[in-house]
Amino acid sequence: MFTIGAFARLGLVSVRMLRHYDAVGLLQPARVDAATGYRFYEADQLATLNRVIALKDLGFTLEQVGTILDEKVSVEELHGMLRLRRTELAARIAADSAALTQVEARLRTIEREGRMHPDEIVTKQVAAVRVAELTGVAQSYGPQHIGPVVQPLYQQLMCALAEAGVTPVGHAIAYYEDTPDGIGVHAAVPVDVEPGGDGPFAIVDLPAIEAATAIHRGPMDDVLGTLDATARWIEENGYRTTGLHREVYLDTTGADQSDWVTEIQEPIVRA
Amino acid sequence: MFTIGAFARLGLVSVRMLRHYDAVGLLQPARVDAATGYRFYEADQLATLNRVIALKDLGFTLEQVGTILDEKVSVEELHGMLRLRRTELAARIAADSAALTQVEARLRTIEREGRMHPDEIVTKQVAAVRVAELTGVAQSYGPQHIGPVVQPLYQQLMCALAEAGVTPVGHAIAYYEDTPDGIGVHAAVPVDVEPGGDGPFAIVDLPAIEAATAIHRGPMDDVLGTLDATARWIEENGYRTTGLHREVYLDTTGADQSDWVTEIQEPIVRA
DNA sequence: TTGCTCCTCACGTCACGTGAGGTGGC
DNA sequence: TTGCTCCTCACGTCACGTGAGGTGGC
Repeated sequence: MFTIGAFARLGLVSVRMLRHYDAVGLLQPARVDAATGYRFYEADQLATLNRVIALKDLGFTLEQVGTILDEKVSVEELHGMLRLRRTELAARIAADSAALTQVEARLRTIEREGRMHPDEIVTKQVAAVRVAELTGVAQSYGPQHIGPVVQPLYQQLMCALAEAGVTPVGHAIAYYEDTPDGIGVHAAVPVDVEPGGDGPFAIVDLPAIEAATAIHRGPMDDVLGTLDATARWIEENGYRTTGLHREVYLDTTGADQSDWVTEIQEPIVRA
Repeated sequence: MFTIGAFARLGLVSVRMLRHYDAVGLLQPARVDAATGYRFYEADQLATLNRVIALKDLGFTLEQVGTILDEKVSVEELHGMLRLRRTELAARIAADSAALTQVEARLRTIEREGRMHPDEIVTKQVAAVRVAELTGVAQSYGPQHIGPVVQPLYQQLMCALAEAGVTPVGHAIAYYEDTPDGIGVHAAVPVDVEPGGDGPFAIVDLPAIEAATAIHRGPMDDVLGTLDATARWIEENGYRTTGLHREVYLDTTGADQSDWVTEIQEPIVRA
């Protein structure tokens, strides 16, 4: 017979934990003194305590530990619980590993440059979206070539949508592709219509992507700086890009672009 | 200007989270309607929201995120916070990886044998302990050879300790080593004395070890089964042993050993 | 008598999720 | 009028840690 303190030392747990396991019915003392309420444990209850600890260390809740210990689960159910746990553990390890990579990238930045780097870049799961779009071609990727192409496209697109009685359901999205003739420029806007109508605009489903996103403030002519910073972040954090970026125009109310706010979405995968 | 719902959709967070960040002062709406209490956000607040999410994803608490965002920490302090986070993340990844290995070992057992294996084996950090001990030699590792050596050793040891006025401060520990002449048998018991006295017993410091531990119930002649199970567990869970096991005698009140309870400690490292 | 161990409440944790109950504009 | 979105409380979560306040045996 052990007192709760001696038993706790043996099992390398706290006295409070043993009291808690008693309270929730997981592990009750072999004997409780009626007069004083003192708990007494048998040596072989250490085996039960070890089972509790082992299952708890796998990440099961105390309630799950209880049902497993009481043999209230069949082998099939236990199998299912273990597979679920495997999935959850793998997901958490992946998330923690990504976080660790980022922490190390920030440490390197600080040690190298003596300052912290801007941390407004974040990964997102961008959902698939149906858009109406017009396309054009630009000579190069430089803002000075893109702007004169994309802006007229949007004016035509809005006009055509209005004529077709189609209402945008989200923010304008520009995206790009390499073509033999130059940069394919897509001026798109989310819509909620069935595809197949042959208007002047095309209905396209943009696929869901994982993206590194940054908020760009100011004129689109300055977007290269934001794209650079995003590209550096992608490299330092163990990703690589899988295509050209998208631009989501969040705020285009300012007349001269100086108050514009754009979200840059750079498609990525783990390198 | 975005309503809270629109802003939440943009940032891929819940409305509740935005209200919470408002409540704790992390990210307050650009404007709150005095009459209705409606919150309104500016597009460029998405950059702040992204910073919050990025820092939160690194595992910082919201309070830490707040102090970092408010630039209340120096670069040195941030450096320290990041190093601490790195350590914590690495530790959690290691723990989760060990748990994942164990989950997979259990899944294999179930799929192979159609039943779950006993899960009372658990790893422990066994602390260093000072013992008084007597040693002998046994012909082999079989219980039939060990028992007749260890039992008289303990009788002599207890007798010698009593004569020397030394009181045991814990459970008897037997441990073993390979020697050219056979198995070195150590009958030890924790004591709280200074080393160096030259009595009939030796004062030895047993080192701290990481151990896989199992509770053995019943006579020591049956210990091989428990040792086998422990050895299998060690192999299946990605460890290897680094020496011979210790036996901690938790309950030796029964006269005929059938009620004895012993903790087996098998020293391990990650394979 | 002083420590030590034991006891029973009961609050606090952390970042929200989830109703409950109600309001305002299309 | 019916949905939809917004609002403010306020409870619940999970496994204990941490006092507060008190008792019993050496």
